[in-house]
Amino acid sequence: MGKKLIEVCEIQCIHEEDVKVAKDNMLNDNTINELTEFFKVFGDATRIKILHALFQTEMCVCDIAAVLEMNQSAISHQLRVLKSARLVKFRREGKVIYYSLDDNHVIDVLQQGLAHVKHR
Amino acid sequence: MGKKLIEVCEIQCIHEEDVKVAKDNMLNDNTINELTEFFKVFGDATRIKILHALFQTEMCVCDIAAVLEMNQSAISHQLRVLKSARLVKFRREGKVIYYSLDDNHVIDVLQQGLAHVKHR
DNA sequence: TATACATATGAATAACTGTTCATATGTATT
DNA sequence: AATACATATGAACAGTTATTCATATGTATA
Repeated sequence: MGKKLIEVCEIQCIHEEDVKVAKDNMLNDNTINELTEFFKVFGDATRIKILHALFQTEMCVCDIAAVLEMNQSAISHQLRVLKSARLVKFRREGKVIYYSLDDNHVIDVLQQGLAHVKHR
Repeated sequence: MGKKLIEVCEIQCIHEEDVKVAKDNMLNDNTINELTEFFKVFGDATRIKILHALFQTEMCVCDIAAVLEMNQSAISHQLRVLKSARLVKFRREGKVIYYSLDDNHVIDVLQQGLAHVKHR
């Protein structure tokens, strides 16, 4: 009989009512995932730089690469991420593809982030 | 003399003026880093859930673990991230530590993200 | 001061992500 | 058709990150 008790449930301290309310109000999985995917896109320096550059004018891939001083492939990969998050759109003109911001929220979100950063 | 030319610069297509302007207006590295760190915090489902839960009421670690149905350690680790990003604050009451939202921006940012997600 | 409980933390691991390299695709020009 | 250029893409690799497990710390209570 030297055995320890079987662990039934590690959680002991619970404010039942609060937990219940919070659980009931939980965002559904889809919303959570879309939300985190949305923010993830902003959580990378390269992508922020691209968005910020496009905030000023549309640009082709080469231009963006030149601005960020990174190679074309890296930019292209990141543009794909931004594209599938619908944050940028593009138009073709001959060989050149011009990218620009797709969504008005982008600017707001960036600006809000900047405000946050600067207030500290 | 069968050698290829030495690669001088891979970038060929440049709209010089646009690139110059964008380069001049680039955010400085510090701002970029703080900004991406800020957004990175929102780019994780667990942390979003925690923030959303705390949006309703302050809660202790155990409560949060119960709400998210995750173990205490995982929550604790994520609370550390949120704490160092100054998105949550805490107060001690005996053994129990209550966490709550620290920053008004948090709610705004979350709400904006939600608005974005729902408009698609 | 011994025990129980709430929380924190370090190490290990598995999964994910960004960049690079090589190469493919698509478009214009000769 | 052949060439050049702008962009895209797949594979590989390195670095990062979230979770788990085991354990430590801190606080109350018997």
